[in-house]
Amino acid sequence: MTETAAPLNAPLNAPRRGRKSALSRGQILDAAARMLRRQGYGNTTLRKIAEVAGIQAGSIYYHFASKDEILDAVLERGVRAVYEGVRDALAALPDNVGHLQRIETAVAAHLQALLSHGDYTSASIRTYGEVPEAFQQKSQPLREAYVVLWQDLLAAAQADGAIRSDLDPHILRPLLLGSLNWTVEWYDPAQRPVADIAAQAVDMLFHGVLPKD
Amino acid sequence: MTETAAPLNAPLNAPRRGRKSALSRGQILDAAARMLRRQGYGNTTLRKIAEVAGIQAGSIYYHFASKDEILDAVLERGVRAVYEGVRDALAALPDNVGHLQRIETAVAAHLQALLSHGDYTSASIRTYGEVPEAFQQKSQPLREAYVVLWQDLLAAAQADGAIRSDLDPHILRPLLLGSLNWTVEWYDPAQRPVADIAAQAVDMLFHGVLPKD
DNA sequence: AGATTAATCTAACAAACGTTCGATGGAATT
DNA sequence: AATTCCATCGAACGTTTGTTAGATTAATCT
Repeated sequence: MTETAAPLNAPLNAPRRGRKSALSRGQILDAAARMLRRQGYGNTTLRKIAEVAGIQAGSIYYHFASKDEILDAVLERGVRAVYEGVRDALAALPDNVGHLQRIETAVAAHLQALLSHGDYTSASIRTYGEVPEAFQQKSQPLREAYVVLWQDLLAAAQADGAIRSDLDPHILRPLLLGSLNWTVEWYDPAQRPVADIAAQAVDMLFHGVLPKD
Repeated sequence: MTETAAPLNAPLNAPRRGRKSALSRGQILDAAARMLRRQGYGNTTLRKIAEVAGIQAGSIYYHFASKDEILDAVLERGVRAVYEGVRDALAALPDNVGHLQRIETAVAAHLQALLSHGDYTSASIRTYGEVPEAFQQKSQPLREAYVVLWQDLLAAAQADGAIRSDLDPHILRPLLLGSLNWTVEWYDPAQRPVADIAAQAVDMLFHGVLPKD
């Protein structure tokens, strides 16, 4: 197969697209994220996405090559928002801050990203387990990096004696993150601010539910 | 419309069905639960269910009136298994047992039902949030009863001073149950027994992660 | 054994699915 | 003012979907 050679003087990586393209592309992604979050992977149809986005189903193919490309973009964007949110929150801390405050910051940032970052994060959390394997693999490097981030965070705290070292970190981490992730199933922003959930989660994580004796 | 009157001497509520019917019905439900757990609601098709169950798609309609009836049965059975598992475990305890041991028992029973009770519980946990509202309402009484069970458990413990009363139970409960529910996303029975997860979850819940001073 | 009922198969249906493509109007460029 | 390109529409395509119904086999009963 011979590929058609690009003109030598053509501008490289030129996004020769108008202003409206990015706008519609964003609306399509927003609609897909919303559908994906509420109805799951299999029930999110192109025609419903188009309807929510306010365009015709066929028009989507001007912006995306396939349905899978849309859902893939939504999923990756969701994972990235959580990962980068927590990473940046940690990076913004002063160098001399303790392990416990780093963990507290990470918990708060995770919840903040999850619950106040639109439908992308929720869609990603809720549907990752049910999409075809090819999808999962595409965003797996990001997910893996996020897992490592938490593993390092907890391992460093254990090594310094800031938290108990008799707890298996391979159980502790998913139990903690599971508790946070599940908030997408029940949290109602009209009831409480996200910070309240974060504060109590950290309190429980650190001190447990037994009364102080 | 005139309904065909049943013979007067016919046995009432007679399940005039052979032995094989219940067997196939069970296989269909098993297949549906497995599909539902792995691919979610929208991607679970009747033909795939039939294939897994080892029959033809059309034959399903001898046992069920519609696809929705199957999925509904799977979902309800999953919720019921968790609810009754925990309820019975608590009922089996001696009367004089303390609040903390009751909570410990409930956590262990919840995880046990979730992780070793086939695909029904996992399917129910994972897909409840993405099925149409009409579905959710059918199993809502059971879910509500389960929520009340935990609320009573925690409220009683707080009232007796067995656990801290400065924690909001409306945050504590979903955070705890979320931590447990999320295990369906990561738990691998080949790695550890369920009891290990339960033990560490209770340990964390009671004492927190800070070192004992 | 013959008759009756239980259970499954096969083949088809209409609707909805992801996707393609030529026509079409508006915006930007010349 | 004419032209070029961006963005969308509208209608169609081949599949797959849930569902139906008559034919067919397996099991049970008299």
